[in-house]
Amino acid sequence: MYRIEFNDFFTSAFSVDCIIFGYSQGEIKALLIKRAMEPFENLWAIPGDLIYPDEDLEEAAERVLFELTGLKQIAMHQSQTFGKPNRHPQGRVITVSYFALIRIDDFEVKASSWAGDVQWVSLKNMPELAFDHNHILSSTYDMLKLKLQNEPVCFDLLPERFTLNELQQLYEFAFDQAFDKANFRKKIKYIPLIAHDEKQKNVKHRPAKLFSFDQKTYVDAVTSNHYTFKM
Amino acid sequence: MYRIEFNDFFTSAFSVDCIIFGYSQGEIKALLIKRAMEPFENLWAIPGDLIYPDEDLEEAAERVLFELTGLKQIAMHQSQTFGKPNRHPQGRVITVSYFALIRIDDFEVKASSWAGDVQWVSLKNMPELAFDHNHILSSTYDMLKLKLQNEPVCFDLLPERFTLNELQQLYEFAFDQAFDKANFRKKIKYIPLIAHDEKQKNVKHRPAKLFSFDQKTYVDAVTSNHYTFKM
DNA sequence: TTAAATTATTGTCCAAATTACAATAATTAA
DNA sequence: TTAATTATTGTAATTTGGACAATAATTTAA
Repeated sequence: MYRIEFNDFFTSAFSVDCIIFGYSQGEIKALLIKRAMEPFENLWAIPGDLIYPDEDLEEAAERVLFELTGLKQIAMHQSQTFGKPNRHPQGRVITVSYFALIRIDDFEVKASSWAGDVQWVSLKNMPELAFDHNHILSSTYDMLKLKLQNEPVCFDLLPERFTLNELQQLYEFAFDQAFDKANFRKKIKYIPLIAHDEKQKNVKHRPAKLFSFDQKTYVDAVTSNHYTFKM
Repeated sequence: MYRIEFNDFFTSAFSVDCIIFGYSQGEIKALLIKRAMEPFENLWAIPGDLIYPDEDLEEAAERVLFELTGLKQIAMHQSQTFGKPNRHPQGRVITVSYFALIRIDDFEVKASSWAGDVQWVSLKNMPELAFDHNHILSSTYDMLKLKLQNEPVCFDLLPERFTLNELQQLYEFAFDQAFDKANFRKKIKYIPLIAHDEKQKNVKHRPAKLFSFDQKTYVDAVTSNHYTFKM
């Protein structure tokens, strides 16, 4: 059996792929870029980049997010790592995928050197993507759905003030099933929300009350060990 | 701003760390090795190895498991990836952690070149480990607990035939809380189990009936879209 | 052989959560 | 002012969950 030298291992690269999820018009969407060069020229892809030698993984994912959206201080969630030897046609590249949840209205997409065309694409209507990105995206979406059930990350997707129906519709989209309105409101009874006097505007019917997530009360409830978010 | 050449990225290594969980005497344990060389000589560590240039991640994790236990065809679960630039004193090493669930009685630990001393260590009583392995282990244990609640992986830890009390005690250990026997049995009512005529042996009291997990019925129930495992 | 001790297994009752569905309230638009 | 539309709240039946009790089966020691 031949012996592999230690240095032979240092022949691979690693990258992060950063799935940016947003929510608008009743649909969860991912921000994708159109590749301007080979391989997979003209196909849509998840934004990503190689990790610098001294850079932490999460830091690299934050950099990719920033370059594309200008947003900082957004929580990054690690999803999974993909490393089939032939997943990248130009060499061995292992990629760690992260996802970020943002409010679509909070920023403007920036063009960047490596991303000429950028677009929000609904998860209901996903085209063929470059590399193994369809696989990465769908695993990461599964992980998002898991978090939606166990942590209050839904409020990172919704506008700061939202109606209870908008909240419900987000879950209906994610889990592809309709819920009873009255029962949905009972279910969220213990989530700390602030009810505002403000109401929905520009709707052709009775406007709904606006709510926001009460982060402070939530943290208190969790740390004083009573409450766990569950959907 | 200086430009980083493409080849500069190929200066890092990847490894897998393979957390092998087992269950015996009412405790969930991890199989650890004692390091025989620097760095961290004489400290306990999670078994792991560098990934070969042409090797798939999961394949590498299976190899580590096999070298230590002789077991093959065990499901590997990816947990998380750890890549702080300074986590390894000898260079940049990003590590992907996997975990395997095995029946402690199904094998004999093998000594291997890199693992002189090998030992099962209870998760209730974990010493200081090498590198960032305490952190890796505790995140991975969290992931195991998540799976215990959503997938029937408990049966990979228990002997093929087990008593309902043994099943209960496994969950009591993992979630560090006692459950009512009668209520626990109601909760598992829909998990497909095969009741055998055989009974517990060598106990000083009324022996409990032995059960085994009915994999086939489980798969049928899931695919015919009725059933989801929940604990 | 028998009774005490121990644990397995099943049952009951009450409270809490879930589900299906209905009723009422508040707006807009005509 | 009224019809249309959606928001919001309520009710009753059903299911689930938790506390606790009762009974069954087996071993061990007297």
